[in-house]
This record gives sequence, C-alpha cells and structure tokens, in this order.
Amino acid sequence: MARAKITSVRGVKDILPEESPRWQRVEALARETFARYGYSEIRVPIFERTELFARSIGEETDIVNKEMYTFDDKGGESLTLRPEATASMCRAYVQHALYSQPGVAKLFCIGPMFRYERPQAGRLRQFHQIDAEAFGSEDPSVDAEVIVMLADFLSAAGLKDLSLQVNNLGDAECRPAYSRALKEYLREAAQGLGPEVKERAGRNPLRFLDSKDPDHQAIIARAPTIDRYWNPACRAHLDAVCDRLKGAGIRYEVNPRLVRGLDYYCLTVFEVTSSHLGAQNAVCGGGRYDGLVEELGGPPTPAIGFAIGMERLLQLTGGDSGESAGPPAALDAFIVPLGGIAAAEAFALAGELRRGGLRVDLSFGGGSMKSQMRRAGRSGARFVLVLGDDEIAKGTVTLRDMRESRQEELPRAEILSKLSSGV
RNA sequence: GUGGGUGUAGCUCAGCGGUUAGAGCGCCGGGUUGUGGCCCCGGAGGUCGGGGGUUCAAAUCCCCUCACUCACCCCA
Repeated sequence: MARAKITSVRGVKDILPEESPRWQRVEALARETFARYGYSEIRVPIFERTELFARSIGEETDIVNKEMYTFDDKGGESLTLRPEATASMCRAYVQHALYSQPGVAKLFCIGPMFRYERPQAGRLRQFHQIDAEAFGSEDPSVDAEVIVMLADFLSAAGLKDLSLQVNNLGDAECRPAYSRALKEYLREAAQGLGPEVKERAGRNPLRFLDSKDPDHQAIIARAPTIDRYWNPACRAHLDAVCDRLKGAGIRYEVNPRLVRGLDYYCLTVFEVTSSHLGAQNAVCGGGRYDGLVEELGGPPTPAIGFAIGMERLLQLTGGDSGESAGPPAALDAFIVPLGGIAAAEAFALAGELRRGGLRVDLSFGGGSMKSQMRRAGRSGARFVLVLGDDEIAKGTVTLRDMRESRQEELPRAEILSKLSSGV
C-alpha cells in the first residue's frame, strides 16, 4: 500500500504554516526599517553564471572551492545557485547602469541562498538572508549608517545580548604588508600543526585568525594584529566610523582579529554575534568592497553592505520552541451544512460572505452535527453558521457565538451585515 | 570531507534477549432526532530507519549502511 516516501533534500527545511507568520513579520520589519533609510528592494535571480561567483567571491575561498551548487544547463552553460546575494546585486547594478542615477544607490534583497555544507545548528544548505548594500560612496558615514540601520533593525526585531565587532582590513597599500607579516609569523608558529592547516595558513593567512581549534588559540593570541599596520587613511576611516557609531549610541567593540571569509572585503568589516546560538553564532556579517563593482566590469564604485541570516535571527526571537499561535489567520465564521441540499447553500453563502470581506471556512464532507460542530470549534472561528433543512425552508441561518455559547436564528439576508458589524 | 550522539505510532517517549510492541498527546467515531470545548467509551495508525549476522528466540546483542543531530573546516 504505502509507496516509498520522498523526503526533502538534506539540509533544507519546510517553513510550515505555523511558523510562516514569524517570517512574514521579520521581512515586513526589514522592509519598513530599510525604507526609512532610503533603501529600495531589488529581486535578483537565485542562479547566475558560475563565473560571477568565482570572480567576485574569490577562487581561494571555501565557498567557491567546495560549497557551490553548480550544474550545467541544457545549453551546456555552467550555472550556480547563489551562495550569497552581493555578487548578483553588483552584477545587476552594473548591468542596469544604476551608477548613472544620482546619489548613493541603496538596495536590499531578501531570499534563499545555497551552500553545499554539512548541516549543523544554524547552518543549512538552503538558508535565507536579508541583504542590504549601498553603492557609490566611500564616505565612512555610509559605513556607519549601514551599521546603525542594522542595529535599528535588530533591536526592532527584539534581539538582545548581541555583540557587534568592527575592524578595518586595510586597503591595497597596508593590507599586503600585514598579510606578509602574518604569513611569516605563521610559518614559524604553525610548525607543529598538520600539513593541511599549514597549507591553508600559507595560502590565506588572514583566515587562520578565524579558527576555533583550541590548539590554534594561543598562536592566534600572539599573532601580529592589523592595527599596527594601518596607514593614516585606514586609521582615519575607522576612527570616523567609530565616531558616528558612538554618536548614535551604538555599542561596539573594535576587534583587530576580525576577518571575513570572502575575498572582496576591504577597509570596514563587521559582524554581529549572539551567545545564544551555538557554534555558528554570527547573525550578521558585512563589510566594504570597494573593488568589486569594477572587477565585474563596472566603473570604479565603492560599496558596503551586510547580510543577516534569517534562520539564525528567527532562532533568537520567540524562543526555539516557538509558541504555536493556532490557526494562521483567525476566521470570522465557519459554516456547518446539514444534509445534501444544505451543502450547495453553504457553498453559496460562503462565497457571499467572502466577497463581503469576511474570512470564512466551511465544513466539507458532511458528518453528524456533533462531528461538524467539533470541526467548527477547532477552526477557531468566533461564529458558526448552521444551515439545515429548517433554516433553508425558512430562509434563515442559525448564528452561534462560540465564545458565549449563545445562538439566534436570523434571516439569511442579514448575516453579512450582522457579522460585518462585529456582532 | 572528518569525528561524536540519536533513530520504536502524526508528535514526545517507554520497552533493552522470551507469547499478538506500549503510554500520553493528536486524529476519527460514539455517549444527544440538529450543537463544539470538559468528561466517559471505542477505533484507526508501526517493514521497531534499511540490510546482513549471532541465537531455539532480536525492537533488544554484533557488523554494515542510510537518515537526523551536534561539532570541526568555514560561514548567515
């Protein structure tokens, strides 16, 4: 009898009716908040040419090396499900010449991302991000505004116990010097570690600072930090950002060991973490990427943005257990037909009431009065409309108030106005 | 890709070598010729994740495998 069940793919989740209202609330809050800062929504495709991600995120990153969902379409072209949104937004910015519009282009995008990783707490293969990007200004005030908007949104979402860390990764002038110094230090310090670790430390030394391995912590703690290598411009940029943040009353911490996993970041980077999330504790990460737009064939365009992890954010609101909020949308009325003729009448009545703006459901499949009333009770509707032979003969409907356990018989023509007036 | 934990009803779990595998919740029906919730009664629902082995006998012990989960790498 039962055929083999087809289950969802590893690392992806259904968002069930009882939880989707929470998603909608968060998305609405993001739209409202970002609009107050002058941001407009852009919706970009969830797949792009593989080349786009390879070129923007960086050939040496884990995302490009091992985490992309890449496939050839029927025309033989290599496409990839987006692992992040920034690259697509830059592509769209260039493709549609949004740089020719005046001022800073402020865009946001909400949707699913895909990375082929082993799932764990707070990490899925399909996950969702709220992404905001500001193109066209290198003013540190824009950096600060982006962070203030983020903080505004997170606090409106009700998140507490968050930690905001800020750093400056340097520019084309001072970063290479730091990178060299760190590489040299690691060559010595990482002697006793495995070949794989040493190889990685040599190829991308900054990323080593991100390691959680307890054995690495001592090495990281003694490693040179970038703050000693900042040139005056970078230092001034960070100071200006911090100044604005202080002015806005934002609590933050400068962490000279904060790095990001994508190659395109420069200057300002930041991360928001929570202590209530487990190992994957970043709710949001972001930073400046002044070279990326040009790299993708656009004019030299400074830009900065961030990505918020929706699943992680939602895990921090309303508790993990999640109060089940009952039916998705409370019904105004539930119709119980008794008998075969009544079914057609009930169907028509439901239509009238719905066109009148009410939320109405009805009992399908017949059954005894008792079982249909049970359905009515569980529907959560305040009012039940009973439509049986008696009522049809008289042209009436029995209106029962489920909360008060009272009922009255009304002419059918009066039902809509009666319910619309809210009892 | 690597390591640990867990897989028994829709859900949460008990049973851990011995007749036909259980509970609570949920679901369906009945207790009222046309009235929900509370209560009472009844019912449906399980290849005990899958495969192999040990044994007179396996949900229970062993091996393999798959899934879920947590952690590493890395990131939202």
